[in-house]
Amino acid sequence: MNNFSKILIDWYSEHKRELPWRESTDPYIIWISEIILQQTRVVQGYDYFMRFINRFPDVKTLAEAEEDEVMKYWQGLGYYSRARNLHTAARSMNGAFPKTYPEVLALKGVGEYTAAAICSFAYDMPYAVVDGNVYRVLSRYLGIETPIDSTEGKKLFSVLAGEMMDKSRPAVYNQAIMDFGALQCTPQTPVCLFCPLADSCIALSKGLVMKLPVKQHKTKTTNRYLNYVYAHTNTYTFINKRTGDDIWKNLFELPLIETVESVTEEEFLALPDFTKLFASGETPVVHSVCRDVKHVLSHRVLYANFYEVNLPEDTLSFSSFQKVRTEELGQYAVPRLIHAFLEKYV
DNA sequence: AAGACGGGGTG
DNA sequence: CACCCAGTCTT
Repeated sequence: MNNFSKILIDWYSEHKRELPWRESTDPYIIWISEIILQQTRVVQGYDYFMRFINRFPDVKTLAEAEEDEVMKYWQGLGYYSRARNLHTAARSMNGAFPKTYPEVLALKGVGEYTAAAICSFAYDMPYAVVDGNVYRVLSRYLGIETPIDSTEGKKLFSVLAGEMMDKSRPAVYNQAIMDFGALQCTPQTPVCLFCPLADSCIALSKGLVMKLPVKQHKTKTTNRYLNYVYAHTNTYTFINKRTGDDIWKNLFELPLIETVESVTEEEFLALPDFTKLFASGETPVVHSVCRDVKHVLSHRVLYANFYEVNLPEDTLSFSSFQKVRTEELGQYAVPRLIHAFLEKYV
């Protein structure tokens, strides 16, 4: 075993985090935890994992569930394609989790990182994980300035990760390097003063720690303007399921009119897309509930306005939307933005 | 090769 | 505000 992996594993034995999915070698448990943890911090995903496993303890249970319920268990976590893919993958398994790397990799929503994680943690196969932590630890330790989001960089780090791995203990090694990245070799203020790898870290000796890893990516954000209509009777509320390739696919929301620019209340009330929601003869009685609610996504900034429309019990308006009992709204998976509105005003 | 996809934490 | 998080899929 090389010195790098020995130091890492020694460090891990003293500093490892106790996490429920580490108590198991059930590939299903590992799989769920890994999907939840994609682009998601442990503290953020922890409760979701516990709830999810409690409701869907095995492949069969998940495969037999309705997608809408799976989405509900994912509500608020973000990157909802993970939940859809999870469900699709469960149904593709025929009751048994696949046992080879190529089969695991072929699962919907499972890429190279997750396949390596599952196969090493569950089966102790020698596949090196390459996640954000590994990019950071290796780029610093080896002093590599190749951008990690370039094709060349991805290939290079994949090779290096395999070379640095202790192939006699892939499961422990993979956990060790990721915990090391998460707790010691952190993005902002790494603990270089007390680092067990300080003697041989290239970035530290060259003063490159804060410059690594290099990313060439620059994401530009754009604005979107959402006008929601909380249309309801005394007992029912109108909702809509988002379909199509856009944010929040397969989640529910209130009737929405999106505009290219921000619109005032007067402008909104005159919008044909709004007025046409009302059956002829029914006069819109609308009041603005809240405006310019800012909701930030990673590459979008959403500005939302909410309008309330009170309708008679036998209304013919909003006929293109789903009419659900207001007290049953809670069983529908909704985006954070909608959930916050519902909590506050409904 | 570049974007899209959520939401939250950190400095 | 900028960057990052146990990444993957689509164009």
